Amino acid sequence: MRMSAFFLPTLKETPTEAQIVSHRLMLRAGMIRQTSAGIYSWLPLGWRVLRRIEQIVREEQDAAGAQEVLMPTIQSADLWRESGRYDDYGKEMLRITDRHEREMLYGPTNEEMITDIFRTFVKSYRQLPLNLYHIQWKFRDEIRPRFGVMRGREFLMKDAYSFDIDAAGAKRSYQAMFLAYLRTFARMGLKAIPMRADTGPIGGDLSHEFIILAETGESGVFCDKQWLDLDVLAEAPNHGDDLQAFFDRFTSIYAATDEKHDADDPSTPKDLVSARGIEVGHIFYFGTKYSKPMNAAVAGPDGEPVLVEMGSYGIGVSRLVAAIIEASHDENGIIWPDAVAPFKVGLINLKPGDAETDRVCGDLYAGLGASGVDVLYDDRDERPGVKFADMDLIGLPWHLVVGPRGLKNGTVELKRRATGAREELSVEAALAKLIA
RNA sequence: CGGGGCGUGGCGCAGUCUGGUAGCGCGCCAGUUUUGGGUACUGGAGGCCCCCGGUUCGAAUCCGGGCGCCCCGACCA
Repeated sequence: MRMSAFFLPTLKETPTEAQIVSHRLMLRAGMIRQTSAGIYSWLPLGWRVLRRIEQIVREEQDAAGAQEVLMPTIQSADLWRESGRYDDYGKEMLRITDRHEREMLYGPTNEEMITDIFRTFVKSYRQLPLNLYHIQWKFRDEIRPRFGVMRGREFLMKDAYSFDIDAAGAKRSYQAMFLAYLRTFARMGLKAIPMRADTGPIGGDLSHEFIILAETGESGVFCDKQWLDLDVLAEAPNHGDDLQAFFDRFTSIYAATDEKHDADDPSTPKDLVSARGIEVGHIFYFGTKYSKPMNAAVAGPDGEPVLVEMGSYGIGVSRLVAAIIEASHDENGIIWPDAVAPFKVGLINLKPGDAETDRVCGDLYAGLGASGVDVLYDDRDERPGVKFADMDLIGLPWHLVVGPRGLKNGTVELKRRATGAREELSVEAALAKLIA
């Protein structure tokens, strides 16, 4: 993409409404545009990142055996009456009336709808286990939306729902999602720590919040120091393996949000890290909470109907965009982890109009593109300072700087955004390094 | 929802107390200049001053009523 043609409305100054760094940077980098409180349009740069994140989530859900569906945003109130949640959910649910005076709602979550789909089509235990997920916009009419897309009212969420014939199966489904979550966040360059969470009326140990440590996090958290150096991907087993040992290991290292933290509990380690955290995922097992009122049962081996055991598993996809920025930025702007970067390389032409510089940039742009490398080519007729500042702001992992001064010696400069490390390379070497 | 604050060109703000033809910086357009970290100069475009009503010869400014947004607290991916 040529920057001269790319719709990238960056801002030099920070809009007053933005308080936290991710919100400020998303506005300044031209990623989003607020349309009303807690509701945002995604501009090209932001949309690219959102899609990258979404795709990682999708791949890890698929790898864990979940199957993607897509349910609507608008739901009928009837389903929610059946589960009893229509009245329980309260004002957070946006209620709508259609032209026939039918009561509808903009879905804040999809347990009822997925359970309805399930009970319609699944009739035998032999069709289990089943895990269905979708990535869809949700609406929760938060009392006070804030922090940009971190706590929006409309947000993109991945929600998965597992169905099993018994509690043991449900536990295996839960463990598979637990693993998928650790892998998902690790792939995005995040350290997400699973923390014991409130299980509600079900009890047991089967609910975890996945928390990213960040100063601007909304919850206070406590965890064992060893979490800080843990390499989850290195220890992660494969799906299909027995996950019990892995699950036991990662749930035994202490981590709790302040609601669940108990400093007086003898099992609480002394060597604790106290920090702030952002919740990016939440998984829980809830048994027959929905299958019972909605009568989602299958025939068991003996032919008798059995209520299915369910769990649900959420990831805040749009929130992750902000969470990643909170975890990865500096005073100059965003630092995208490679896996979610909107472009891999920012190619800076320091002197458009200079024949040699234009030629080399053109070659690099074409060469990278031909190898499938996403490049944002700054071919604008702007001062070098403007280009450097914009490139740092939008945080692409690699900056390839081409100007007459370097070309005199046959070199271009390659800068790593995260470290600031620069090296002078020949054009061919730079190309080879970025394609590798 | 309780408490606080703010709505003035795209962004950041001044002007409001004390009514009198709407201003600054950035950005944008044109030109000159400059050319490796937001260059300088000149000229220009762009505003129902959130909305409705009232007071007044005259309202961004005063009065009444709405709406929107932000911040602090209780809830959440």
